[in-house]
Amino acid sequence: MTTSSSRPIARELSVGEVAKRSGLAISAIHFYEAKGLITSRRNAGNQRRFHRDVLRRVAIIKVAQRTGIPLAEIRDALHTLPENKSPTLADWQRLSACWKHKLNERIERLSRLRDQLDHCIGCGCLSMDDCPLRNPRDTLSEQGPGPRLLDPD
Amino acid sequence: MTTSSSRPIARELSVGEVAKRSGLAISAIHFYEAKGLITSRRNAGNQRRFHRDVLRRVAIIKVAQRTGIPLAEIRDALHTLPENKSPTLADWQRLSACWKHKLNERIERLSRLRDQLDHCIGCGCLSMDDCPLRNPRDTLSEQGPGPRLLDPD
DNA sequence: CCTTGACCTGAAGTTTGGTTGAGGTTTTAA
DNA sequence: TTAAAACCTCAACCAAACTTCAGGTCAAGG
Repeated sequence: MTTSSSRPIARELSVGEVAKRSGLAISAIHFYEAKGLITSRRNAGNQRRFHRDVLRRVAIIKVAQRTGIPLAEIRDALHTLPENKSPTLADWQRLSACWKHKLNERIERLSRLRDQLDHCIGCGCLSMDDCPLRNPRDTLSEQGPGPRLLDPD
Repeated sequence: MTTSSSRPIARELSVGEVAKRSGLAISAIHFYEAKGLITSRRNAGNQRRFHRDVLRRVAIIKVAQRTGIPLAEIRDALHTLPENKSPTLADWQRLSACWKHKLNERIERLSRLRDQLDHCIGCGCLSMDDCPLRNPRDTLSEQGPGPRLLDPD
């Protein structure tokens, strides 16, 4: 044995340990807990003690974030997982399928934009009022409400 | 008086007119001017008067924003355009080609993520320490001087 | 025992891309 | 002429996702 002859298996983790193993900053871990994405119990001295599952949850959070899902939504998704136990394969498949769908939508939106850009690079479209880039009926979910646009010259 | 016939060609535009024609809020126009993305002159009463080109520039700004380019970068790009005259086709091609490149990179990053997600939906990867989604690099904690996940996005 | 180092809390600061509001001036149309 | 509509500035605020800081507690080692 290297270190731990008497170390209990599946020890709980301090916040510093979670930080080191997950790559998150301690402040981010606090933040996620405050936002309800992860939980901890407290020891006698009021220090956080995390179940090891927190590492898996953090991994899920990071994946979801990379797909562009906001934390509030990730939190809601995590709340559908069984409490205090590891997510099952089925849990993970459910979440990841949903996120994959959103990711696909995002990719498709960007791809459409790219195609338009492609088209318009050639034609110098921006000088024309009917350019599809200038009048994006289509792509408004990426950002902003912007419900105007038309206006005869 | 009845508007249509004697209107001077290429009149300058008030901020309200720019707002109506561009679909931006007046506050956003002020904001863009403060950030150096557009310019205006002032009339005798200190009101903004915009060259009509501002509409084309705003169109460019909106396209760039949709590709995910931050305003500061858009501002820098716009500063490479000829001042006080309309961007030429060549100008537009230069900018849009650059932005298209970035857009492509973004799409590719997201596509790679999707492929990983695809792969990992099947295998329940997140329970394994060597999952590519979970982190190509960190896994065994112990000392990651560069605790970054794959690619940032 | 005593000193670090790890941890605690709550508040405030950061960045991006704006919006909202107060208080005052200018333009316009009746 | 006069009232409304449009405009002005500056400051404060919003949301997301965190970080930093101040001031205090807890735990571990020499």
